[in-house]
Amino acid sequence: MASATATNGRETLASIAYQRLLDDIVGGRLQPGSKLRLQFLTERYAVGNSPLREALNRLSANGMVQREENRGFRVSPASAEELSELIRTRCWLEEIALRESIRHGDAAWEEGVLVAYHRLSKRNRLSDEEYVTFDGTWEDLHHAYHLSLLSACDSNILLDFCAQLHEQTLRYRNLSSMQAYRDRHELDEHRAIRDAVLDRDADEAVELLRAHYRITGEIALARGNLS
Amino acid sequence: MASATATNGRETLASIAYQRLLDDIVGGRLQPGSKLRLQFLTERYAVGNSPLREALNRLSANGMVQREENRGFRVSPASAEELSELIRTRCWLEEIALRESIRHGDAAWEEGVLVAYHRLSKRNRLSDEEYVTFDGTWEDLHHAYHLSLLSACDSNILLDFCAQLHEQTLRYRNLSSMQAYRDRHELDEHRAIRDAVLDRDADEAVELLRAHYRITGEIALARGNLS
DNA sequence: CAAGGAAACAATTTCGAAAACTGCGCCCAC
DNA sequence: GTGGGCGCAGTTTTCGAAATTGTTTCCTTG
Repeated sequence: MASATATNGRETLASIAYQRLLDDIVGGRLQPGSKLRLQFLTERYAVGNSPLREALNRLSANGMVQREENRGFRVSPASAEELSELIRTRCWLEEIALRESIRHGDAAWEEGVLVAYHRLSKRNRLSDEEYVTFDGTWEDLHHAYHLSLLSACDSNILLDFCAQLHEQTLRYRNLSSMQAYRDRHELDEHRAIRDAVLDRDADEAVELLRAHYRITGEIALARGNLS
Repeated sequence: MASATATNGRETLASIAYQRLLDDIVGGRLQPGSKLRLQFLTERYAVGNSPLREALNRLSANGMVQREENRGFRVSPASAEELSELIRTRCWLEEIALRESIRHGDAAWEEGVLVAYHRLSKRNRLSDEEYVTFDGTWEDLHHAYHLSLLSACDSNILLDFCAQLHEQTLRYRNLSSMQAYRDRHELDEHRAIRDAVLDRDADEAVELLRAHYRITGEIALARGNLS
């Protein structure tokens, strides 16, 4: 869980390796199912084997890599079945979190949603450079927006789970062609969700959110090169 | 996630250390919030510092221990607030899993529930030795029974989350006095749940399950020595 | 020619020690 | 008397090498 890791000022090599590995896996630069040899990784990230081993162990605990005793690590495989399972589970969990948020959220929460949407909308997603360079900024804002919706659910545990599912889903999105998302106007969907949330219309908000994820899943399924 | 770890025939020292650490934390033999010095742990478990470090990193990823950069590890603190959050979240997730199981479960699933209940009921919980020795067998059967209820939910991801929450809850239970559970006749509750499940009465089953967890939580809260 | 087994090879896992970092007490200047 | 650096002890983190495990290859044997 993310909350179990207090990020101090100084960073250890293990944490750097963890971050870079996670980025490379989520970003699709390390293929699903591919073997992660320590020698290869030490060259790639320029860190010794102990920090790498720590990073891999952390990743194995949250499902990003698989660990086989005495046979090393590999990137978790990606399959159409797992993707649909992922999306299904995500819809269940986020429905709960969203309903709880709408029920318990105060004024500060509302304002948080508003601000997060605003920041997201300012960044026009459809500019080509951002698709190509993929600096993660849009992704960060997107994640922050979705998190803001759920943030008043009053369960950090549930939020951690949702964050894990978000990362997994993001990996599938990045595995499929970026171009596949060009025709989609996510901002409209995000605005609709925002409005329903601020109206405290839980049923409507949940329905929109689920549709939002369903579409994402279908695009990834259709365009993704999965096993 | 448990599914990310394929247990081969041979076990590594790191896995052994992981298991023993987990047991000691869940079993309450390592106090919440206490510092986990490597020197202490190497003596306790008779393994080198590398395997221990791997075990601690895995545990930090699923919330059993906290990691602070350059300042080592400590057992995750336990608080009344976290316990109620845990139970709340667990009720949400298991409600979903149970409803889905009841909806999709086939005959094999029904039989699995029946068998798991049978095995649990055979082991009479109230014998004193088992409270004291605490060999985990009853706990294993108990866990297997609860898992069998949810096993047809068709989402291993959700099952993994539920398993994590189960372990966390178990820790709180073990932190409070064992005697506190003596007066409780859990078997009756388990049978009632089983019957509702086999009748495919989702509403009733969910209500019983939630009550089951609520009672567990209240006992732990009342008798536990939490911060 | 196929099957079994031993030896060489490749990769992972573990160890012991060195390096880096934190926390704390101490001293000195102000 | 107070505050800010300096160095020491204890701990964590990292490295490089050794030990272990798994895999392949090649030779022997039936």
